[in-house]
Amino acid sequence: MGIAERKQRQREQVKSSILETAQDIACQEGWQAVSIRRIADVIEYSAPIIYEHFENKEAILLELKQKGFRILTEKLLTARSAQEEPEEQIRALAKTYWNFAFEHTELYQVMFNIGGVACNGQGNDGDSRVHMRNGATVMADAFRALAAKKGKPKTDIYLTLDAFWALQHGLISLTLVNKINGGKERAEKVLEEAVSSLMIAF
Amino acid sequence: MGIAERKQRQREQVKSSILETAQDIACQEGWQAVSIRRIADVIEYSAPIIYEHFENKEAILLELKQKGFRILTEKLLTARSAQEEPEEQIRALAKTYWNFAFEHTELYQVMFNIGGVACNGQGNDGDSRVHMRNGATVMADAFRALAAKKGKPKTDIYLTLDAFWALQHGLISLTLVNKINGGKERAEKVLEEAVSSLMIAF
DNA sequence: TACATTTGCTTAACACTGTTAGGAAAAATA
DNA sequence: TATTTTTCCTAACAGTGTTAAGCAAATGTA
Repeated sequence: MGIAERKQRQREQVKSSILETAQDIACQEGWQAVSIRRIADVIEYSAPIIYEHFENKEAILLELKQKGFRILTEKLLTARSAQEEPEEQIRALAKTYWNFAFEHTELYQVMFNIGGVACNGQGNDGDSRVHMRNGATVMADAFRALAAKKGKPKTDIYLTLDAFWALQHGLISLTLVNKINGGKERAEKVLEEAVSSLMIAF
Repeated sequence: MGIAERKQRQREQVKSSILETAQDIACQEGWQAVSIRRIADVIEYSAPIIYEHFENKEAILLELKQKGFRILTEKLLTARSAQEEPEEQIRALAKTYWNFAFEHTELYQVMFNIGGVACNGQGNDGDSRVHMRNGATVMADAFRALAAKKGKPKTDIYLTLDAFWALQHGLISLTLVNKINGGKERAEKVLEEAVSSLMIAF
């Protein structure tokens, strides 16, 4: 009875094509341009079909948000593995995070509710932090290694970690809304400089 | 002929009531809930009246965005004036910026396109940075004073300034989307700590 | 006072949006 | 072949931003 499997496969293929086109439209024209009917047009189905795969529009965004965090975590993980020294690991993590934000800007936007898209993701408080957990752990380990190398107590690692994350996120956000004098190129320099400062002060 | 003035006054009063209710709705229910018809309902006019005061919905957002930057700059200015030492000035600026973001979250959101609202403000590149100019100058002066006190060359002031701004903005953004373990209280501690690090590394 | 014009404002409409209900056609099962 | 199930679409509802047309009252002019 391979026909049931084929149907299931086709069904899942429709679902992933919905996600794919949503991301495509967002990438090319911004999240403002992503509508159920436009997605339906592209995948050559009628609009209600989408509701057989997603409860509502926000569910689509939520799934792409999770996808974004998954990809980011993977990239951070492999980036860190490629380096030996803690300082180099942290620098590599910063560069990887930065590159992700500009290579997949539409994902980064939905991950952090910037650029006109709002995805509160049903759950209120705790849920939102779960997404960051894995990525934060990768970064935390690098900072722990640096602390060990410096012979520091590891109690206040998370203060520095959050500052590190906030610095990156802030610089990326400001660059995306075009609020940095000198644009992306200079923002990148600001980041490198600030990361160095953060490490020597750590 | 005071009647023409009265009419002009009434007209301007309608305009400011539009801005006021737009901000009110955004404050209470988020920017998603702000619609032309809802504003019209509150001010007890029909919807098209709004287009006699604003070209389109985005023009309303733009005006509130500018209002936000105006208020922020004022607050930064008075906060800095209240302190003598550069270090205290910078710490006061950070606290003021932080308080503004949480006391007028709806304004902060429209200022930086976070939380579902998107306001590109007609102009493309340079326009967006103009808003920050005044606020950045207030901060820059404090850092210049610190540099003078430390006897440092003032060439790389803006690198630290942008990092300072990005750190604050990032921490606020992450806190608003609930991505900081420990919430607002801990985020505030992270900021204080990071600002201190930034100053000693400067 | 009588007519013309401007002003202030509203209703109606257009083209969208997310979402749901009802039913037609095609496929699978008996 | 007949019946049931699956698949999918059209139509509709309530909402969005925005524009056009027009009504009625206030104003200016003869």
